Amino acid sequence: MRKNIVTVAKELNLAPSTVSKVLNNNGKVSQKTRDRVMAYVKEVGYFQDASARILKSKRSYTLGILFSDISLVGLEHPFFSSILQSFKNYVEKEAYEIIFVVSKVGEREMSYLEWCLTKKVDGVLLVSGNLNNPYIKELVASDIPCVSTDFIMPNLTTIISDNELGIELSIDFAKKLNRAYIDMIAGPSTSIAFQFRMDHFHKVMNKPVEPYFVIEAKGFGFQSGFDAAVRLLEQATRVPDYVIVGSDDLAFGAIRGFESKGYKVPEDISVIGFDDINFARIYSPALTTIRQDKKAIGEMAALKLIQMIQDKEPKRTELIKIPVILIERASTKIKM
Amino acid sequence: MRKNIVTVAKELNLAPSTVSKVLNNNGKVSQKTRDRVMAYVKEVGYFQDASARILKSKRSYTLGILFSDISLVGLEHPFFSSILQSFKNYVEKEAYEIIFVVSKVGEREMSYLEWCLTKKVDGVLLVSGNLNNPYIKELVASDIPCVSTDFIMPNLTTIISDNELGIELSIDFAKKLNRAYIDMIAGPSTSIAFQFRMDHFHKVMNKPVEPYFVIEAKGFGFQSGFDAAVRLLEQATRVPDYVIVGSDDLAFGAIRGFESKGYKVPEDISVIGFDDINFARIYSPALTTIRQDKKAIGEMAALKLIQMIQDKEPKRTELIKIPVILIERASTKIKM
DNA sequence: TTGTAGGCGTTATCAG
DNA sequence: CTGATAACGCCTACAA
Repeated sequence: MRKNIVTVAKELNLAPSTVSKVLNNNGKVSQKTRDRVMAYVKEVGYFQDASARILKSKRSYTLGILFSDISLVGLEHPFFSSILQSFKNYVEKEAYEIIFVVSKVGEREMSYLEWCLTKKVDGVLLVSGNLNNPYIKELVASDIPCVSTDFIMPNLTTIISDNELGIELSIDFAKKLNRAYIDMIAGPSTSIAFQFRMDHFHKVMNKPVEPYFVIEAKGFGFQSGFDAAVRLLEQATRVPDYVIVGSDDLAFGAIRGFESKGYKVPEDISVIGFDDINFARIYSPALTTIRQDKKAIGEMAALKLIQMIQDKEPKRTELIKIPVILIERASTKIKM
Repeated sequence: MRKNIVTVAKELNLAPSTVSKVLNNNGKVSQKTRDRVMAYVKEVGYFQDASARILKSKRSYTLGILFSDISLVGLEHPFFSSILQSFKNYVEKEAYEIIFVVSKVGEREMSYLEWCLTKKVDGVLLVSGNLNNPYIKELVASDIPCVSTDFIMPNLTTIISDNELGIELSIDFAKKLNRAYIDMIAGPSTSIAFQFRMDHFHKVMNKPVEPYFVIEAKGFGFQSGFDAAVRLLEQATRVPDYVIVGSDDLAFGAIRGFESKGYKVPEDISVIGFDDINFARIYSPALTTIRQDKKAIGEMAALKLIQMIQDKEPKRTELIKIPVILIERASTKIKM
């Protein structure tokens, strides 16, 4: 039979409440009894029961992780899984644990908010999600602190890469290379990050210099990138010499798409991606790209969320941008 | 104030125990009251409190996920994250949730077993781990049901790919291609899967036909594969025409390593990998490889673990092998 | 079939 | 600074 706090207290000739205080490091206890308790606890290997503590204290020291929509593949997504990993590392140092939010317990459907309430999660990280999902809205509107790394909503704190900066770096780099015909292959605008990138491209390019073309890929993968590249070549009135692609995955396909039409990358067309996933440096040609700082995003999300939990301040709309940098590789390396 | 089961019962003129029974679907309750309760519960939006339930029932319907050693990168590992994803999908259908096992709550270190006990997890999935970690041993030796997808231990159920089959498929394929000089670049034998692959290669090749060479890579990544390929060329007394590589990641490097010494892949040297990660089909040349069925591994692990929890049978040593298949691509495509 | 009562292990409150 | 006591919300015998 496992010891509980009552028996431990009894064996120490103390009250349970005193033991509880030293265990949780709050309340006034003399250093002497504190030491005595700590020593004894370690000696007999006593440890608290989480459920009782949660029940009584009305909080769980647990943070919910929510992938909506892509919840069936969320962990396999290299971008989100990296963010999650760094979030996890950070919060564990602060004695929080993480658990996945689900909306279905066996047969019974329940809203995200309901689930969070039954579990008494202290806060939730919205890793990715559908803006239109009413359960997401309900959760964000609730009192539970939330932080997102993917989308923007009223009363929500969002941490994302500085997509505008990334686009600017890409365009500046083209100029440095003396490339004049800059086009873009954008990711599907169902993702807010892709949307931002495309919007900013339009904004920066719109000063009347050269005409330019933007093609929106129909999906996220290699094939979508390939197809978009072919379409770009068909639709543009001149061949581009520098193409900014909304993601590395798309860029891989786009490069092969250009090659399939007889153009050489980087000689004829330089290609720059966005993300810097692992394979970017292994691809042929190695991909020049905008590196997103996934670690920083995860850590910032963790920091913000914990802050919100501890400060108990009301929710507000907030957008925090994490800087990106350009990584130069072979896909833009042209001899001048 | 949230309603609890007592108030709900009161409002229905029933006893709390009756309500509890219908909520948990056990005990004898008339269909009429059952319907009445369900309707009312839905109407007023009542839902159970998880902590109270766990406290009382001594189980949590929660499964622990344990990454030891690589816990700082576990989620980013494409192989393990895929397994975890499919495990998660499966167990959620069975009304289980998953939580990550940690060994440190803020400052306080604790053993995995202690942690699992405080959380009352019903079982744990050992996604990857260090055999020599005493806390792992302690956990496996405990009463908590455990399943591993990475290593073997007494009294542990393990689900892994049929590595032997994979090696045999690879070797048979070489013969089909009329390749005579088969060598291997093995992964570091710190991983049991790599160990199995190498051992089986030795076993199959050892029939006195041709001499062969095996090089053990020093790490897991591209560069290790590259270096191993160069070393292989230096040490082998003849140039191989078919090289089996212990993982796709290593194979990517090995291909470039061979090329760096002037050999063409696949013409001079055919290369086959192991895993079939996403990038394998995008690489140049696209990589022939042995596909591991990560989905099946995750699902089998889930099924086994839930079975162990429900059947309460004593633990035993068990090894379940999941079949693999050969995926043919360009890296072995030679005209005959 | 339904109700009663006790207890799961902890923490919060308030008194000493 | 320490101790007694009452919840927290639920489940499980067992009694009615």
